[in-house]
Amino acid sequence: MSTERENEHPASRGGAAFLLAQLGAHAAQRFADRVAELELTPAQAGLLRLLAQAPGHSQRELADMLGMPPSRFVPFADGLQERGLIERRRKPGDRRVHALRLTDEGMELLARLRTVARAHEEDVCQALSPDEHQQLIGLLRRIADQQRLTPGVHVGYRRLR
Amino acid sequence: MSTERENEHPASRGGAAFLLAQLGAHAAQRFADRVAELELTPAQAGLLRLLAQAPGHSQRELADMLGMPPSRFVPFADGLQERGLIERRRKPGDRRVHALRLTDEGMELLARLRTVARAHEEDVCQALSPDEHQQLIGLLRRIADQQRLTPGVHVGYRRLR
DNA sequence: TATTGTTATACTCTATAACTATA
DNA sequence: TATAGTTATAGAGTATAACAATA
Repeated sequence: MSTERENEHPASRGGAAFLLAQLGAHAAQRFADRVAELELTPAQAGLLRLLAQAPGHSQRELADMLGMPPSRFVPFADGLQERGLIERRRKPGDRRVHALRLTDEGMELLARLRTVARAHEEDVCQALSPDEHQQLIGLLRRIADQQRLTPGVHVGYRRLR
Repeated sequence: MSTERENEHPASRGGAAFLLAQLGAHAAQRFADRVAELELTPAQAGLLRLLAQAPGHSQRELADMLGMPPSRFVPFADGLQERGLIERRRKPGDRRVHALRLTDEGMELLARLRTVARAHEEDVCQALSPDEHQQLIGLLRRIADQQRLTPGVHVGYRRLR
């Protein structure tokens, strides 16, 4: 074991915060590569997930959740609508709002997306045993809760490609 | 304990890969906020770190390490040079290359940067006990090694602000 | 001829703000 | 008057490729 080497520059690999940023960028890039095979960007995948979890929201609400301005949300949703994955419905009570929901085709793609996500998870965590994998998830969730991060949504969805 | 709630939507919080991406983006943003007080971007901080660790490299080599094209590296280094933090020296053997190194002022700023990084680490990991903190670092390093990530450098440095 | 550093330029991404329709 | 959705536009960020100096 090269313990001397490891202690040579204590900060050279960074602490947990640096490793999180480094691994986070790496995991996000690998995920982007994978969902590109479904002709989706990570942001589009995030919206599909969000619509499955919370259908019927207005575009403005969804834009807020994803951390993008409403003006950017419009062409973003356009792309998915043109592909028949989501649909806009006028809300009967207030005809200003367009409530968004998944189409059947969108739900089918979401199922394939979940398969991709499982493969991605296995790929990223292949260095760990099943026990360690669960241990890591536990630690990360504790941090995410304490840092008040919204479950299931992250800022990386702001970039569209 | 709301175990029912937790199992309601198994994928709603994401696995380790999602949490890594989410927390990574969060940690990177918090770090950006902190180093902004030193009037540095994360990419500039990364270059200072890199020059301390490996001085004397050519701009092209450094650009490769940071994952940016040489044409972008030029104005990037210009900013730090104008502030007197780094210096360009013609390499005697090959007058085409500009070897970069930290100035004394640059080394002083790097020291302050390390203080900021320590505070950042404590902030991000305050949910964990010291033992758990070390446990997390161990797990993350195992993943980083297996995924062949270069210690101390990450792709997020590509964006300059 | 090849390579380093640099500059020029075209292209993409992004946010702000103006506009419309409904309320 | 205020709000949802949309469109227009200007600004920043980015990469590709052309250029000058040195090898």
